Amino acid sequence: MTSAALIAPIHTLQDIPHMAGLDDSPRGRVLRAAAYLFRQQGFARTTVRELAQIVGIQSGSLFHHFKTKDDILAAVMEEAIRYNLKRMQAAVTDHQQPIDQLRGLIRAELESINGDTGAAMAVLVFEWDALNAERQVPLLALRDQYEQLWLDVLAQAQAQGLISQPPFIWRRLIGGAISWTVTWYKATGPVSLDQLTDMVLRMGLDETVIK
Amino acid sequence: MTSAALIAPIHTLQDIPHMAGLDDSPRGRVLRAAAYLFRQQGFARTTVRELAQIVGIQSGSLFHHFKTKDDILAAVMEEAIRYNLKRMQAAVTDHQQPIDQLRGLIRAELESINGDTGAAMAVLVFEWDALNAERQVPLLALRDQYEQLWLDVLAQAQAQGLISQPPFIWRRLIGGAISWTVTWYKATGPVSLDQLTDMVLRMGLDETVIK
DNA sequence: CAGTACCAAGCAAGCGCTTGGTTTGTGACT
DNA sequence: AGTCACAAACCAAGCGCTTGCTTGGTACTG
Repeated sequence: MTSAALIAPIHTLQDIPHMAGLDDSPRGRVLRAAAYLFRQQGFARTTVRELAQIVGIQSGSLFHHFKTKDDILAAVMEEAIRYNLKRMQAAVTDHQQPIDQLRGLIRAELESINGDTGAAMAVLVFEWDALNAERQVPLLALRDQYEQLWLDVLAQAQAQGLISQPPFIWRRLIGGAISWTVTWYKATGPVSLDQLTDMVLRMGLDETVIK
Repeated sequence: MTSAALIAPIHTLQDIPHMAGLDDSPRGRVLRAAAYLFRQQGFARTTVRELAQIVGIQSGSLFHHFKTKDDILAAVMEEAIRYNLKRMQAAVTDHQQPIDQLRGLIRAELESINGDTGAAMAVLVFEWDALNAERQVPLLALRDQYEQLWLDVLAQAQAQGLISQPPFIWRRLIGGAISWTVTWYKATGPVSLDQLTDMVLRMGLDETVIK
């Protein structure tokens, strides 16, 4: 029993779940720890010393990999959105019918928020305003792609009479319900991700006809 | 043209919208400015000097009214939740039928988030984790009261066959959709608060029979 | 004349980041 | 196989600045 262990429960990288899309390079290790810490305690309240300690290097060494602390935040966000954009695209191309594509999108977004990219996605949502306006620009372009995926599928769903509200409003309301699950849903609880997906889908559909 | 005006757009209290429930006492003025700043830039990135400047006093003088910066955050949150708890209770007692009570609750929560307590409500949501665990306890008791209001109405709605999902899940999903409006809804836009209320209500109801 | 509200000045601690130098890993050429 | 060159990765130390908060004293108000 070392004395350091007595003082506080010091986290190491091994205590932090792996995040999809990140390798074991120094950069990947920093981003994994950063996503965890930024989510856990916020960007501003996370110090570079703390981050470095978890990665297992000196705080100054962080700046060999990233120019600034802001760069680390931007990188976490970009990894999150790039990885999940691919996941959403796959959800659409995997099916033919709009209703199946819709279910796929809902399921994929629930996964991205409550699964192995959950921390990074939460950072994307909660720390967005902490990012410089200039640094937001390239990420906004990615986000537009992401949202257009939804709107295209929703336009078809509307044409088929599946939904009655305008796609834009529909997406905002349902997107809110999905994003909010980050505050309460536990995959280990009584409701499975599939069940939750159907609940959200039913909430969005005009008729209660779920294939 | 003073030199100070050239440097930056310095806000004063008059630029900040009034918040319901706060008077013009020194304490009320500090809380109004704090709600605005904490929402605009986050709790951690708001300095006591900045807050004091907007109120029009020295930074040290803040500590004549509040013991710590954390106390200011806790006070903002408590004001927000207390004021809106009353608003929600009124929404329930104003009607007899569960569906009308439900619409009243939705409308009231949309108002609290997008109206004159919007900044404080956003702080309550986004800065919750910035609050000490001990300080969260009394607020959690208030929040439980708040949520119980919903659950009681939802139990009746379920008994009448208005909703098909369990009240707990229903509340989380709809609550997410409502809370999320803080990120996109503008009362000055094409959709009125009444329209938005009906959209949310329809999303939550099994049948599309809106009285 | 007591209490509330405030100012002017500054302290101790913690912050992001820099600096100059050392170790470690990798591929090329003997 | 051995050695050398070089870049990537990292350390130890600390600089300059900002932070929340304290202190001792003053003006205003009923």
